[in-house]
Amino acid sequence: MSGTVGPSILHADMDAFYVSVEMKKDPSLIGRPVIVGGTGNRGVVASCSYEARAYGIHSAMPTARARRLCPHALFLPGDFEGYQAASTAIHAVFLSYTPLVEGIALDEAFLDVGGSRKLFGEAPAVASLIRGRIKEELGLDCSVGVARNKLLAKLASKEAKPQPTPEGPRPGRGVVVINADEELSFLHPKPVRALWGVGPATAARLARMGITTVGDMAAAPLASLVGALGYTVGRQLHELAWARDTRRVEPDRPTKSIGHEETYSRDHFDHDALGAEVVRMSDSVAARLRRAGLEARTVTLKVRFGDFSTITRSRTEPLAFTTAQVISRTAGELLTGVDVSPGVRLLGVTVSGLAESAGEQLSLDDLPAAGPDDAGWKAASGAVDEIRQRFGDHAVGPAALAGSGRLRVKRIGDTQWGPTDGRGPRRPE
DNA sequence: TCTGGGGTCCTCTCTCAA
DNA sequence: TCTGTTGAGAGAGGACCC
Repeated sequence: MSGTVGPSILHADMDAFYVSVEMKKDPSLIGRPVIVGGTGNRGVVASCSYEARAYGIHSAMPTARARRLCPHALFLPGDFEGYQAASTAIHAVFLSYTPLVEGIALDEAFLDVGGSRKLFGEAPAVASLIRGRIKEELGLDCSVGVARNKLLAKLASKEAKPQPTPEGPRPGRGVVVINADEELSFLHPKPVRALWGVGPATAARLARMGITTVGDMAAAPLASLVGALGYTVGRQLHELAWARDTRRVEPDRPTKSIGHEETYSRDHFDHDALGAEVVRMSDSVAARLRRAGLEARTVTLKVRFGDFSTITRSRTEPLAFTTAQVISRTAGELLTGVDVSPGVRLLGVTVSGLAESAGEQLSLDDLPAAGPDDAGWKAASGAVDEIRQRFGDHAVGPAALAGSGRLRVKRIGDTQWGPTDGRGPRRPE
């Protein structure tokens, strides 16, 4: 925060982002109930138009339920690359007003415009300029909240959004400004769920203590919040309830982990098939790791069973690694210790303990290896990256996947909102 | 009436070393 | 040598965010 006269933090949030991008591509969708998300039997809604919201549909709702609520809605699988491109264009607009832009998701960001006053005016004026440019240049609507801190700016942008009604969406205010003297009257009537970090579990715990609004929380003794929620969370929520939020807008937050996970349209029961999935996921995680110029030390395997219970198994290697070989070997060994007989619904591979990669490209002459990243594999990985860059992701892949139809590298956005078809082995006879 | 994917962060427990 | 304490680090699980 800049500590100057007026509020300087902006929270910009696109309205029904994915659906709006689809409507821009195909204007015949405008005015219709449109749902973007997983179209398969285990998919969820990622975004829906305000016309669909009037039927009670919201994001994260299972697609099957959305279909029942609004059978005549148009269901689209989504175009992740298209959304990424739109997001890049939006962020370019943000960056033309301040370098202090912290992206939260493809469709939202915090901006600190405290240093931009001389050039562009006070924060509310910048908010209006940004909205206007995004509409004019990209044909997309966005809502902007303006306040002294992130918490209030985020709540303000929500307040600025359009509202779904049975008669059609009611336009929102577009920009909502919370001045210092109205912060508590704005914040305290809201439900505790409005606070960042309060989800269903915490809200239920608070409700048992008789705390349902932010005002209730502000009035509650700090000791009782700490007792119920732990030191860190209890204190943090108490601060937020008094509109005290010291988090800065951080433009360059380092990546902490990289992973891939996938829900199957049918449960897996076969260790070998799951092993092949581990190889495929490890390959794509390693590719992303190297593309980011990072190396990792910990591999985590995530397994969700048919009853939705979830376990994780992880192992930290003594030396950093970058190759799919090390990741799949470690994840595969972790998988060996898991009983998959109840049926596996989801499998995931994640690497963490990230650091900037030393970056040197070893050659085959560098054998023998000095660490978990066998030098030969490291050299081979570099060659794979080059081939994929020239000929596409499907051009080369792990031998274990040859002929399996799984050679293509899994990229972010593939099966983003659940399985789209009936792929996946069945229970062995 | 079923519950995605990619993340971050927190808490608890256990182990190990000082 | 044994026991207790403490802190760090790892591992696991869970809550939460979009």
